[in-house]
This record gives sequence, C-alpha cells and structure tokens, in this order.
Amino acid sequence: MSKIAEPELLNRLTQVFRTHGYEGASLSRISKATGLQRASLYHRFPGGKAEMAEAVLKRAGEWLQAHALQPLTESGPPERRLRQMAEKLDEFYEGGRQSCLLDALSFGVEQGAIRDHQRAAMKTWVDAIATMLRESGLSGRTAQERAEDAVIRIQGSLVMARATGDQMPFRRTLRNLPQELLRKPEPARA
Amino acid sequence: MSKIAEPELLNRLTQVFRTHGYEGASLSRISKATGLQRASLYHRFPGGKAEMAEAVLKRAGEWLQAHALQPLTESGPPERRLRQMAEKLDEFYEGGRQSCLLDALSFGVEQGAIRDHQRAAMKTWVDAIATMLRESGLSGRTAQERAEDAVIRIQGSLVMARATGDQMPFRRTLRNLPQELLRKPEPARA
DNA sequence: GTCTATAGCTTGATAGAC
DNA sequence: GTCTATCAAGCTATAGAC
Repeated sequence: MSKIAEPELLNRLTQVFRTHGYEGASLSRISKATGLQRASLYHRFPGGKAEMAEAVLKRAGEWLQAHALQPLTESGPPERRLRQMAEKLDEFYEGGRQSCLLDALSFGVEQGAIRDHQRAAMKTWVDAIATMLRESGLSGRTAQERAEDAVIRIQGSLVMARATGDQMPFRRTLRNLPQELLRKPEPARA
Repeated sequence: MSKIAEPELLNRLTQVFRTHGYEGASLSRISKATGLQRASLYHRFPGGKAEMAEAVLKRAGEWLQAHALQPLTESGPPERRLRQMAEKLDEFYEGGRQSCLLDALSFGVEQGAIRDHQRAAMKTWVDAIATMLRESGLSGRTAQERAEDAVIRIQGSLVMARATGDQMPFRRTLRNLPQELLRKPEPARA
C-alpha cells in the first residue's frame, strides 16, 4: 500500500550504483538498500536494472544542472560563481567519499542508452564551464581546454580519494579550481 | 599439456579486468579471453578471481615501476624525464583507450589484499613523482601536491576518455604534464 | 503498490579423468 | 596442466495473490 517516495528511492538507488558499479549493483543489494522486494522494483522500473541506472543518471544530471551548473550562468564575479559550483560539488560527492556515476557506470555497461546519457552529461558539464570561461574573457580554445581540465581534475581526484581513502586531494582540487580556471593564459613557449 | 605462457595469460586477464571491472570480470569472460577453462584457471590461481585480480595488479605495478617511474630517477633534464614517463603512460593506457586498474578495481571490491595493493600502488606512484620534483628544486609541499595533481589528471582524463570516447583530453593532459609540474611556483595571493 | 514464490540462467568454485 | 561434468548459490526477471 504505502508507496515509498520516488526521491528517496532514487537516492538509495544512486548510493548502490555509486558504491558497487553497474554489475556490482545486484538486485539483492538494491532490494536491501531500498526496502523494496524485487517485484516491487520491477513495478517502478519495468526495464529492470538498466532503467534504474538510467533514472539514477537522469536525476544526478538534473541535480548537477540545477545546483552546480546553474550558478555559473548567474551574475557576479566569475570566481565567486566557480566557488559556488565547487561548493555544490563538494556536497554532491560528500567531500570525496562518493564516486561519480559517470565513472562507476563506465565499467560493464554495453553501449546503449546509459552510455549515451553519460556522454551527454559529460558534454553538458564541460560546456557549461567553457561558456562561463569564455564570457570571462578567455579565448574559445583556452576556455574549452580548461573546462575539460576542470572536469578531469574532479574525476581524477575522486578516483584518488577512493583508492587512497584520503579526502584531502579532492578538497584541495575543489578549492584551487576557481583560481586555476581563471588564471591569466601564458603565452606559448618558444 | 601445452601450458599457456604466464605473461600472455596475465595480459589477457588484465584486459578483462580493465574493461569490465571486478564484478563484471566473470569467469566466463575470463575463460573466453584466455582460452582456458574454469578449472585450468583455478589451477593457476587457486585463490580464484581475487587472486587473479591481485596478480594483475602486481604485474601492472611492476610494469609501471620499471618503465614509467624508473626514468624519473635517472639523470638528464627533469622535463625530459617527465616526458619519458608520459610516453610510457601513453603506451600503457593505449592513448586513453584502456582504463586504469586502480579505477576499474575500485568498485565492488571489499577491503582486503586488493584494496591494500591499490592504495600502495597509488602511493608509490605519487611518491616517485614527488621525489623527482623535490630534486628539481620544488619545496616538499609543492612537490607533493603537484605529484598528486599529476596522478589525478591522468586518472581523470582516463575517466573522461572512457565516458566520451574521445582520446584528445588524455593525450593533451600527458603532453602538458611536464611543463605543468615544473612551472615556477606562484607566490601565495593576498 | 507491495508482496511471496518461482522460473531459468549465470555465477564462482570443485571433483576427477586424462 | 588442461579438460568435462557438476554443484550450490547467486543472478535477473516474471506470475499471481492481496
């Protein structure tokens, strides 16, 4: 009878996929984490595990867009906007304790809707930062490369945090991000 | 009768773990990739999949040490040594087409020997770069942070390459690494 | 909308022949 | 050292009661 609220259900699903990856996110684990039996999960997600992963990716993308990327489009000093993004990312990844779904779901997933969604999410993220950097006066190419660098550093520091159990590199990366992205471009070397 | 050579066996095992992660590396897939039946695999690795993963990690660590990190300790200009490391990493990760085991095996693996091995490997890698940067005149703290940054960027660019299918960010990261690591430290801002 | 029960396949792992 | 055959447990997914 009582229906578990969708947001909380997705939160718990997200947690499982982040921690165990796609193949490791068995229905047993999902069932235990959500408190729903297998059949109930299939009622909510007729497409099974793949649909659950898609829903989780979709929701994460929406959260990131609404909370981390949206501030980039607002007014105010560029550095401040980037700090707001960093703040939200720190929250999203729980200071480095949580993995990124774009990484966790990149193993053991055949090409299909999930992979398409991942690719699009990565592009959206990079584009949002690049657009903002261009508006701050950087050239198109520099903006694009630095935006990619930003996402690369975030992803890499999450990998390192997971491998070492140390959150410091992730937090330092977030802290330094605004200055690194906005620093004056150096002229090409001889 | 005929025994498959250990190096080639480990090559194929590595390939499977890199592509599918730990849980996705099923014995069926491993069997198909190596041409050995389940029972034969258990003859080589009595500890089963966990022992295979450990062997693969051990070998990858040795390769990295011998080919990518060892040049850092040799004589010659620091930038040249770093370029040699980058060259070997490009080879190791096949220009970004291959994942890092430290990432692939960080999902769905409980704490134990594999995790210990990962943590140690990450530390060895960072330390080798940091030592080299200190010898090049950077302060201990700057050297440590930049070494962490280097590994972070490599890992992150591999994640991005996998998510987008584009190798360019990975190659650019490797190309810029030497200059980024050796650049003159900026004085702290007001 | 949730449940129990179950189908059918795949998993990691083992026994024993050659 | 490799194989075939097999096991119990796990897996995803479904049927049908409430």
